[in-house]
Amino acid sequence: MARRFVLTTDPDVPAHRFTIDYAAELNRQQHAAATAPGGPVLIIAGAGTGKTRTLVYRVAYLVETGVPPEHIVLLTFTRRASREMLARAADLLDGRCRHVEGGTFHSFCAGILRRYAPRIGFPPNFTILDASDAADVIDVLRTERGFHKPDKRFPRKKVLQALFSGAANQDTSIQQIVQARSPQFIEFLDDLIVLRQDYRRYKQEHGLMDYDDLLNQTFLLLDEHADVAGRVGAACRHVLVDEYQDTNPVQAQLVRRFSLVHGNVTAVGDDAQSIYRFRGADFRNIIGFPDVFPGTQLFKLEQNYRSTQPILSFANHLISGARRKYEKQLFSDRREGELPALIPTPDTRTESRFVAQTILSLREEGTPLSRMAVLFRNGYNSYDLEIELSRRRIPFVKYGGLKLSEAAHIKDVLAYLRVLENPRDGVAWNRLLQLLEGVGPRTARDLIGWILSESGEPFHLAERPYAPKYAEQLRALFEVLRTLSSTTLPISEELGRIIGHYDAVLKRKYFEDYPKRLQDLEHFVTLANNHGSRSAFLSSLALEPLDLTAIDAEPEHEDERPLVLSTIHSAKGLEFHSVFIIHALEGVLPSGYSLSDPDAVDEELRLFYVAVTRAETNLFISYPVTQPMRDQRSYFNLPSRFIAEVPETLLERCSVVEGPSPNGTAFPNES
DNA sequence: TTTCCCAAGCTTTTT
DNA sequence: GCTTGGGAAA
Repeated sequence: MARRFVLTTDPDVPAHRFTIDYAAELNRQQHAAATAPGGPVLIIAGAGTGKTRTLVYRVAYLVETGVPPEHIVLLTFTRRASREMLARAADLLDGRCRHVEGGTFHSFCAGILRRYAPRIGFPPNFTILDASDAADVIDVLRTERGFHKPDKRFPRKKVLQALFSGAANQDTSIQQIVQARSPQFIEFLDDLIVLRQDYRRYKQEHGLMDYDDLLNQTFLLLDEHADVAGRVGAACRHVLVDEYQDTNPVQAQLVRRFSLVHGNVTAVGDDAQSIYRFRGADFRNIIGFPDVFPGTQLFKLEQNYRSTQPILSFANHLISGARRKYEKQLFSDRREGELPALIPTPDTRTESRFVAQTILSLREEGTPLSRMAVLFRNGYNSYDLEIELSRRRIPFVKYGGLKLSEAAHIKDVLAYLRVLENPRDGVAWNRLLQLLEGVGPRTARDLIGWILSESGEPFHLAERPYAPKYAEQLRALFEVLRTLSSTTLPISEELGRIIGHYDAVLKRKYFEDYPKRLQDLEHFVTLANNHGSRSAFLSSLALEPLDLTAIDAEPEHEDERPLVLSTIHSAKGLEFHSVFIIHALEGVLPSGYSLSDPDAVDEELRLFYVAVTRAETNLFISYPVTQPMRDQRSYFNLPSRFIAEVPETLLERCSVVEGPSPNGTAFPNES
């Protein structure tokens, strides 16, 4: 790199004029990192060492030294992390940091693309496809190509979408991805390549971008248009990236582009917490950071402020079992504390009862529900527990797992909004038209062809040879759309009208659980009310799918903040007084899919490490010894390999017993 | 061409 | 246990 000339910041603000006493509020290492001068900065930080705190203080520090907040870009990996961090930064300086730019990589890129899309041949109001929209598009194209081989089985649409996404994410050929992930489909390689090209072309022609495009197209845009790169770069006076170990190669490249003009990048991360390999994340990104950004100032944070020493000793022991060695040994001032507990239970029901009851007694001892969390590998691992919690009226929120906005009936209603917003959105039309009785994929295709060829006013139904069996319904649909598009109603009102029309379809399609789904739709309207306009609602929805249960739990229990249930992935960066890790089973954690690949098992170990290091004071790890099978038989479950060999001095083996007990430790058999 | 019904297959983690 | 896909009837 060329020589670096440092200009002192604006009219120099002397330290005593700062609102915040940085030296007093941070430890020495944190302080050095937070107040480091510009240029590339890498902060390697172990779990619980105040990584986020340091980053937030750095934002505040930059603002106090005169950097306008809107020239600071704070990039994070998940929506939750982004929300939390921006809120913390805003709090710190009585709102002066409120206008810091940023969010997730995807949302930040979407913002850039909205401004410059025409440069790369996309309309500025391009539609963002979520994973299942993308799968639907691929499905249509596959059918057109006639890739249903009568004898051989062609991959299903979700698999296709995952393969294409994997190739885009990891920046490799489709061949390599297929070989690595689904070698059984290698015989279809040629067809897959053709299909992927179809998919690309279709997206370009219809103004659609999937999640991977948001990153890749931004990269292309900046790569091919120096003036845009210059303008974007100029606005990124300081780029700060959280969880850098989870960036994939494209994201790492983007960070480079964003910081090209000013050269001020701060990356924070922990190579031992890299858990997004499946998405193309590579912890070597963080290791290689100093090579990509010459002149990097390196800071290490090693003192843990979160957990007790017994929890840390257990965590250190765990991570030492990784094939790849990590150099950090976390230490804590909190020497005292209970050993982490390992609790086998006879079955899943008992595990749920154990967790629920222990949570209640911790609450009695004064720990608020919201300071406790139950963590698990897969979204569905908590189903049984959720039933138990509802039965005992323990309020909870769940993060991760199924998304409300992926439910079929929600997507149906969204399709109305989408065509209103963009009458050329073929994906939405396809969904909408197939809701009509008597319209299937074939008819929908014809209809869309006609609709998109109309040039005049949208939603005026031209005369065509409509089959009588759906003609009337089609007219009714257009009637609704025309009315809605010609008036500007508040979003809730608009949704109300839509649901009024959709109600009949809902009854017909989902007869059995009609009431439940109708209730979902009502929730959905409530959520929509928080957004100003239809377009704002739609674009935020594409990038922030709504959590299914997060809304359920809230309204009723405003007096008490709820317990947190979360997948481990969604819990990264958070901390809790007490943590329960459930279903610590071989085949669950580590996942059954990882077993054949040692690198994948290593990642599962890091995942477990992330879960363990969320805990401040109490850590309970439980697993059911048996699990019911479909045929009523039970089989025995092996405990996770990660805990099987841990010495008693680090992990206390406990047991649960049924029956009343005189003191507060009772485990009564209720119901 | 659509729809209904049944069998088969697969089942992660996030944007 | 649920979704998807295939086959057959309407």
